[in-house]
Order: sequence, then structure tokens, then C-alpha cells
Amino acid sequence: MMPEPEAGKPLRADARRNRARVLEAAGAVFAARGVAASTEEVAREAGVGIGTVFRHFPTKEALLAAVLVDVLRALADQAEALATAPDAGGAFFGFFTRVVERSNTKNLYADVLAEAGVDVTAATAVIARRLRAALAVLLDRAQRAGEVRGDVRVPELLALMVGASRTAGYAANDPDVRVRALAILFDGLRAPGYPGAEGRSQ
Amino acid sequence: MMPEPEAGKPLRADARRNRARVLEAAGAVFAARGVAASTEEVAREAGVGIGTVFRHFPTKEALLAAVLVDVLRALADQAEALATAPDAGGAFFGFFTRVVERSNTKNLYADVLAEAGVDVTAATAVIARRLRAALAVLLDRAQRAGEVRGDVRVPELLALMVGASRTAGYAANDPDVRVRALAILFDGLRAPGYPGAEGRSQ
Amino acid sequence: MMPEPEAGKPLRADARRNRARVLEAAGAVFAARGVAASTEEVAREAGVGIGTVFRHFPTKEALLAAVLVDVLRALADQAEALATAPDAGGAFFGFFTRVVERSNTKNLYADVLAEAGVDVTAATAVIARRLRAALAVLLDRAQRAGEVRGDVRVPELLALMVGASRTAGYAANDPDVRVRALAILFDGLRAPGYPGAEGRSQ
Amino acid sequence: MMPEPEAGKPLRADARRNRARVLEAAGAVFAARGVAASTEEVAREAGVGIGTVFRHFPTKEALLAAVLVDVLRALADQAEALATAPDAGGAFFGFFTRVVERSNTKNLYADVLAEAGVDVTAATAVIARRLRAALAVLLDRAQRAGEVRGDVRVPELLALMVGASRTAGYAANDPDVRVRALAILFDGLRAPGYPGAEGRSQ
DNA sequence: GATGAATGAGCATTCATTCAT
DNA sequence: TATGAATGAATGCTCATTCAT
Repeated sequence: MMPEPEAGKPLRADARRNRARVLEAAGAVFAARGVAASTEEVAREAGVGIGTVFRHFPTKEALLAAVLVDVLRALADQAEALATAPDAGGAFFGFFTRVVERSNTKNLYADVLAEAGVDVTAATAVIARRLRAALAVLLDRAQRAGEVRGDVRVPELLALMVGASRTAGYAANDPDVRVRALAILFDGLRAPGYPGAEGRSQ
Repeated sequence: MMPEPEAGKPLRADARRNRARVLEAAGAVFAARGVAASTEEVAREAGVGIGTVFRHFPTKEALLAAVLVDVLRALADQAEALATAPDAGGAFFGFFTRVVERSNTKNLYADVLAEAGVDVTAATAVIARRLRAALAVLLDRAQRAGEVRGDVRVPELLALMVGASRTAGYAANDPDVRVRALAILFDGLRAPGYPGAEGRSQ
Repeated sequence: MMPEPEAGKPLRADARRNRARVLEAAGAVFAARGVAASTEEVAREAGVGIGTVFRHFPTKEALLAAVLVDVLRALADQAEALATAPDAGGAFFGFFTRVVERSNTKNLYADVLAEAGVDVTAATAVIARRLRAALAVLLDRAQRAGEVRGDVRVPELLALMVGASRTAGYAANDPDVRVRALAILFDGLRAPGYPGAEGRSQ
Repeated sequence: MMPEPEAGKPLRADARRNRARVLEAAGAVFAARGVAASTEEVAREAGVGIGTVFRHFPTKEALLAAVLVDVLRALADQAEALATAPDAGGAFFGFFTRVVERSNTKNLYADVLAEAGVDVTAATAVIARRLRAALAVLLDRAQRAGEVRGDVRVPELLALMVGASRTAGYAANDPDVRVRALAILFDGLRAPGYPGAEGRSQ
């Protein structure tokens, strides 16, 4: 659930525990205060010394990348879990909604997902690939079920998720607006295509 | 085209020129390097001393707000100019596209538009109101012309623009993906609503 | 009443007026806000541009020196005016009290008097000499009248005035303490000397 | 002799040493160059990085307050040590003299003692109280011994000490003047009161 | 002369990173 | 290994001083 960064040497039990605590604290702090939050604050939240943070993550950037990997992994896990759900459309839109909903007020998710595309490190590349693969499955099944138009591909789907997270963050304090905005986007994903909606599902 | 912020006392010619240069430089620097770029860098880009930047904008936040106002004003100008265009649908989607296209790699636009909703200062509030009003006109005309579904309101439109800018930024180096993602969103805006999409083309 | 700094070239009427306004403003501002107050603030208070301040006083230090000279001149004027007062003791202690009372909360007076001893510039030296001379007269008359012990000399008198100003500033918000502290010091000035106080009148 | 400010968690040995070095350097630098001296200079004098200064004293104001507390503590220590001296008068005037003598050229002491009355922070309040208490003992004993007039109270005594420090600073380069000025003040403290010197000691 | 915009050195403060304990 | 003190480059901002208008 929280393996060593690069499948490197096995950490001692307490070291592994500390690494996990730092990672969790970083996720919470960066989400709440933005990525400009200090490393010191992460250490405090994790209940460890600042030295420990830097022992596990040699730079702040590395820490951010690790948080990103963590987030992507959680998403990939969820996407994979939905791969065999009976309701393909529900699985697809449900996952999309979950991604968007978890993008919290400070838009870490959007930032973090945006970076994902850039493949900051090899580590992110690996997990991002896993996420894309899982997404491809969800998308394909929804398309075969006629719940999503056929011309959508994974790259634009990811781009739309990133943007929708931002949309949700923007409308954070007006849930109604948020719902309506998402509904419009989802209609676009369902629409048979415009103009000339010959559709592939009919 | 770049008047004093809030109709303060008229600046000397050289002062106005410098203010404009700083504002332009700030727009460029923050767009290129993000809002964390230093004020020094803005000064260097503008070719003025650091003191000059702070003379015109007493805090960095004020400078950011001024850039934001500038951006919003340009958008509002464009929206207003399109208010009487013969092709209401083209005006609406054209404006939307322009907004998105001008969101550059580092997503200043998104940040900046996001702030707009928060009405950081009185100055931003005023211009944001202007933008919303102009947007309302474009939207209404497109809806009357049957080019945009009738249940869309300005708030979600703004939220979608913010998100679409982010989407575009994410897909910055793949224009094809960008176009397809936007097409999907635009279809959602055109769709008569879902469920029950018997299609508007029949 | 406010002649040119160094008996230099005669200033134009408006220039002289501006110089006086700046000097007055500087006295007020430095007294109220301390000598760390900005030159800009002095200019604002005087209702002139910052350039005008620096035209008349080439550095901030020069401005402070000019304020000092102004203060010393006012004190010297008062001391000279008291030189022929019928009540020599009243004149002496009255003057001492006035000096102390005019030392306002921010202790500009103390600072300024302290500097006076250092003879910052030739100008201060000149006026400080005048003040010392006037003080010598007051002191001598009070001693001859038997109101002040005979072994007091001008240097220690000045030092005591500087200190008493500080004492008054310290006790600024407790007038009672201030009065009692001064009374003690005055008793010391009257006392025939200790030990061996065979009387001061011989 | 230089414990943590307010009984916080015990610092590591090296940290305590550095804190003391910074405090000492600050005392020296502020005394020599005035309180406007830069924190950089304090760091340089202490032989530590600027970050170290701010780690121990989060603001320059806090550093000044700490120097003040340090000074007050030293004074209080001395006053307490003199509380049982056989010669009550000698103890009183000796302490007064020491206070004045240690007020160095730039009058940090005066500034610092002046602040003491204002009770800048809780820390200063505590130590200032201690000093006042110790002073009260010295004063009372000297009064009982007939060495100091009976109507002197601690508040005016403090005020006079502050002023006398300034007097001494003013006369710094003329020890003779300094001695004579102090002698006059001390006579005032001994005098049975004026006018109407029925005295309480006769 | 008067004005105030421009300048840039200087300051307090923060924070990622290193290293002695 | 964990800790947290030390470091110093970098940042936002101020202000005395200069100079073009």
C-alpha cells in the first residue's frame, strides 16, 4: 500500500512508517495550504524532524512528486477496481466524478494532475501509465455500452479531467454551479458528436 | 487602452509609460514563470528599477491584481465587441475559444480567472462585473439563436471557461488533443440536455 | 526669524518660505514619529515635493541638524530673554523646567540636545555656543542670588538638562513622578554641596 | 547565568551557546551602533549565519527585547546582591553609579531602561518587576540609614536613573563633568527636601 | 526653482537544504 | 537513523537621493 520509492533497498520498519507518515502529512498540508507550504510544516504535521523528511525525499520537488505518485496510485487503484463493474456508464462517470470531487479547495489535484502529463520523474511515468491504462478500460467499456461517444480518446479525457477539477475548484463554494457545469461536460461526452451526429452507437 | 487603474490623478507621460511597461512585463513574466516569479524579475523585464515597480504597485499582490484587471479588461472588451455580431453562435464559441487559446502554458489565465470570481479587490470586482455582463449578452444571444442550450447560466459558463483554460494548458503541446477536448465541451454546451437527447438536429 | 542656513546667497521669497515650512514640518514630524520618520513624510507634512526638501537640505542629516539648530536657537532666545529677569532663581529654574517640559514623548529633544554637544556641524557649534553663553548668564545670576550652589558649571548643567529631559520623557505618562524627580534634581542644584553643607550663601 | 528566556524546552548545548553568542553580540552591536544596526551585523559579530539569529529570536524586536531582559537581569542580580551589604548608603549610591557607568556611549542603556517601564512584553515585565523590587530594598535601607531623603519613591528613582544614564552618555568624553553632574544629583537625593528643609534625618 | 518619478542599496525575514549531535 | 540547529541565497519592501520634466 505504500512501498519504497523505487523498489530500492528494503527500509527498516520504523523508516517505512516514517516515510508513510511524511507522505500523508505532505498530502494533507499541500492540499490545505497549497504547494507553497513549507517543508517544515510538513514535518510538524507528520510529527517528525525536518531532517527525516529530507532523508526520505531529498528535495521538496521529490516530495511533491511522491505525493503525486501517491495520488495517481489511489486513482489508478479505483479505476482498476471499477474495470469490471456491471454498469459501464456508471463506472465511467462515477470515476470521473470522484476525481473531480477529490480536487479540494486548493486545487492541488489539478496542479498535480497537470504535472502528471509532464512525467516529472520515471516514477510518475510508471504510475501515470497505469492510470492511463485503467482509464482506457473504463472508457472503452462505456463506449461499447453506448454511454460515451465513440470518438473520445484517453488523452483528451485526461485533459478534460484536469480541467474539470479546476472548474470544480473554481465553483467550490457553490455546489449547484459545480453540478451544472459537470452536467454540461458529461452531456458533451455522451453526445453523438457535433456537427453531423451520425453517432456510432445507433 | 491602458488607463490609470481607478481614475486616479493623471500620471505624467513617462510615469504612465513606465506603469504600462511594468504591467506588461508582469503579465509576461508571471505567465511564463508562474506567479511565484520575483518582482525583481518583473523589474528587469520591464527595464526599470525595482523601486519603480513598487512605486506603481505597492505590493506584489497589488501588481498581480493589476495584471488580473488588465486581462479581464481585455476579455471584457472583446466580449463587448462581439455583442452585436450577426452570428450569435459564432460569437459565443469564438469568444470561448479565444479565452482558452490565450491561456498560456503556465496557466496564469486560469489562476487569474479563478481569482476573478473571488473579487479580490474592489477594482477586480468592477471589471469582473463588466465581464460577466458582457458574457451574459453573448450567452443569451446564442441561446435565443438556438446555438446553446437554454439551461446554461453565466456562473457555470465562467467555471467551464476556467476549467477549459486549464484543459488547454494541460494539452498545450498536443494541439490535436486540445481541439478534441474543446469540441467535446462545446457539444455539451449545445446539447439540449440529457437524458432525453433526441438530438437537436432532427 | 529663519535666516538662510549659512548666511549664503539670499533666497527668493518663496524659497525662503518653503525652507521655513520644511523646517517646521520636520520638527513636527520628527518629534511625533521619531527621527526614523521618512523624508517623504516631512515633505507631505510641509505640503511640498520631496525634491524641495532635498534642495534646501542636501541630506537627511543636514535636515536634522537644521531642526536641531532651530531648537537650540529657540532655547537660546528664551534664555537670553530671561537674562535680565528680576528673579534670578526663578529665571534659572523656570528655564530649566521649560527645556525639560518641551522634551516631548518621542525624546527628540534629548536626542537633539545630545547631538548638540558633539557639535555636528559648524552651524550647530555656533548656536550651541550662543546657548551656552546665555545659560552661563542665567547660572551666574542664580548663583550670585544664592539660589544655586556655587560649584555648578555650564558643562554639567547642560548634561543635567539632557538627562532631565530623558527623565521627563521616561515619566511622560505620570506627571507626578516627573515633578518629584525634577524636584530632587533641583534640590541637588540648590544644595550647598555634600558632605559638609555649611550653607550655600557664603 | 544565561538561561533560556522563559523556561522553554532546554536547548542543545551548541544551541544554547549560539544563543548566548548572538545575545552578547547584539548587546555589543546595538550599544556601539545604536538599535538601528542591522541584524546582519549582529550575525557577523556573533560569527553565525543570519538564519541562526532569526531561529533564536524570530524578529528583530524580539532580539532587542531579549537584550533588554539580559541587561535588566544583570542589574537586578547586582541590586539583589547588594541588598544585605552593611553600608546601606554605599550600596544604594554604588548601585546607582554602576548603572550609570555601564550606560555606554550610544545610550542603549537609557533606551533599554526606558522600555523597561513600558513593559514591552511579559518577559520584560517579569524581570522589570524583579529589578523594581530589588531597587525598593536598596532604597528603603538607605532611607532608614538616613542616607537618602525619605520622600523618594521607586518610580522617580528609576526615572532619575534613566536620565542620569543619558547625562553620563552626554558627558561621556569628559569624566570630570560626569562626576560633577552625578554629584549634584546625588546631593538632591540626600537633601532633606527643599524648600523647608526640616529634614527627617536631623 | 519646484516637482515627483526613478533608482538601487539595504533591511528584515523565509525556507530549502546540510550536517553535527 | 532521527533530530533540529545552522546556513545563506532569495524575496518583498523601504527610503535616501538623483534627475528629467
